[in-house]
Amino acid sequence: MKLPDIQSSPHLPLRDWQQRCLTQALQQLSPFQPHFLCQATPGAGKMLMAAVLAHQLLERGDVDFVLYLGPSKEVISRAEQTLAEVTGLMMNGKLGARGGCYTYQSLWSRLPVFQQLGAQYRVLLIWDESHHAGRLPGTQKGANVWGQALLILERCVTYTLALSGTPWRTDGKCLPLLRYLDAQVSVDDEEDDSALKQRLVPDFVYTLQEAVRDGVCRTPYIWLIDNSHIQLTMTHAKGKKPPKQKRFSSIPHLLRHPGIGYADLLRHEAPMARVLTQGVAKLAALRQAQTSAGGLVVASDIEHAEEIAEWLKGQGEDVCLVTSQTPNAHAKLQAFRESSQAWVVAVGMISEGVDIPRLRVCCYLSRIRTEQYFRQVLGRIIRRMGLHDDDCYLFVVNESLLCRYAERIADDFPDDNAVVRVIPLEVASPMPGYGNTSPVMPLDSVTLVEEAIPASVTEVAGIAFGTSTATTATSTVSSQWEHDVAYSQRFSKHLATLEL
DNA sequence: GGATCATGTCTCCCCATTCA
DNA sequence: TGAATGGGGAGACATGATCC
Repeated sequence: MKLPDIQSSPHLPLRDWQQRCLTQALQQLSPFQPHFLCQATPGAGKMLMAAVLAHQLLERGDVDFVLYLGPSKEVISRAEQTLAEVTGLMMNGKLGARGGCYTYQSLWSRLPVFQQLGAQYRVLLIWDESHHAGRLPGTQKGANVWGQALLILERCVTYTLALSGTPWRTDGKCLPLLRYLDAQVSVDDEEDDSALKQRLVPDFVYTLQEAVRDGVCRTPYIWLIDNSHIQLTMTHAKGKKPPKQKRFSSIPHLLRHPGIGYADLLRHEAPMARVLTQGVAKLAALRQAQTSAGGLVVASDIEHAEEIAEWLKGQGEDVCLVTSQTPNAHAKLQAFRESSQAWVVAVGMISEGVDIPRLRVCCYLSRIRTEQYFRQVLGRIIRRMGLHDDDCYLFVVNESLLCRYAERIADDFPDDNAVVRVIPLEVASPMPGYGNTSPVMPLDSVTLVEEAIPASVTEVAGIAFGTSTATTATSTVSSQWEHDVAYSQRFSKHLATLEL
């Protein structure tokens, strides 16, 4: 069978890291070393590097076909586009194509076809967001369904290229096909998960620190929204005992209360509004210089996303809501990508792999508190477009785990940026990141629940915790949001407390 | 010594997403 | 539209530390 000819590749201005990774992969991939892992920070441009590698391997005659696997339809659609543009070949899996792009979900059902393809031709397998496949540490056994399929597929493809910015799994499992080495565990590491005693050996690593230094990614500013005067009023649902009041000096302190969960807090109007207000203000400032700058809100679930979209619309914002239940969600997302619409609200459809470089502000209101997810979401806003968009902003409720993740991100950066600066209220000069004309953080205090008092009371171990939508008087949570904590790698490795 | 709080583990449930 | 899948969180339970 005569395969379609490889077209000459257009001139591609590869970034330095992409060129280095490409060179290394081309030198390294061989029958003796058929697997290559590129661990590059989200937003660095892994897919373009992979597409050029695929093109070079096709041109050299080392492979005949390219298979791409990704986590969602949105991601594989972009991958197919990139592969086709770079190779000049159809990559849609149809008649005459030299490759195809598929979701991990569809891998199992298509496995026999892929095995047959691999038996007849030399295939390059690109598996993106590799952390979706897992296996037990120290063995290729105990794999999840996608991991099992990959292990079967591995036997009939020529080369594999794994791409991930976060090549680890929250459940402690390892990634199939890749190399792990037993690692010496220090005393400090003992608290880490035991699976980390085996350390992944990537073939090429490109960190967020390097990406920011090289101007590939924007400098991330992470703002942790907190409150130093939280008052919780607990009332027995049957009213047998008088209400009890407790005060909390911070959100982490509040969240230690057994009746208050992080997810509850996210749904409370005041913290939600506080986070969104910060995001709206920041985006408005950015859009003065870059009219196409966009904002992303990651919600906890679809209902939450709808509430957020309504809230933003109520503030006069132009909002695009995209969830798995939205008709033509992918078309809407594509339209958002190409428009200059201000906000997109989503749950999981824009959490990883999705490339919308004009996004520069994100409000993280997801219930998920894993480092992997946190970093993936940050990756949605750090992709640079040009010379004048060198910063991006993530607004988060000051929850202990999320705070720790923010600190770890800052730890990726050089020490000379680690200067603690406490900025008092009286400071008149603009805060870093707010530009030369924007004011300091808004000083208005926000009341969590002022007069609206809960009708529907959630009883938790005899304690009633009100919700913001309630209307009768049984319990209240009141507070004044007068204490914000700012966090930025540029001026602090630690929390800079702003006493407002 | 009892009450309370913190922590870790396990199981079950819910949710988002995709596919047939 | 229901099933499959991955994933996270809440709750139950056990254990140990701390407080009064």
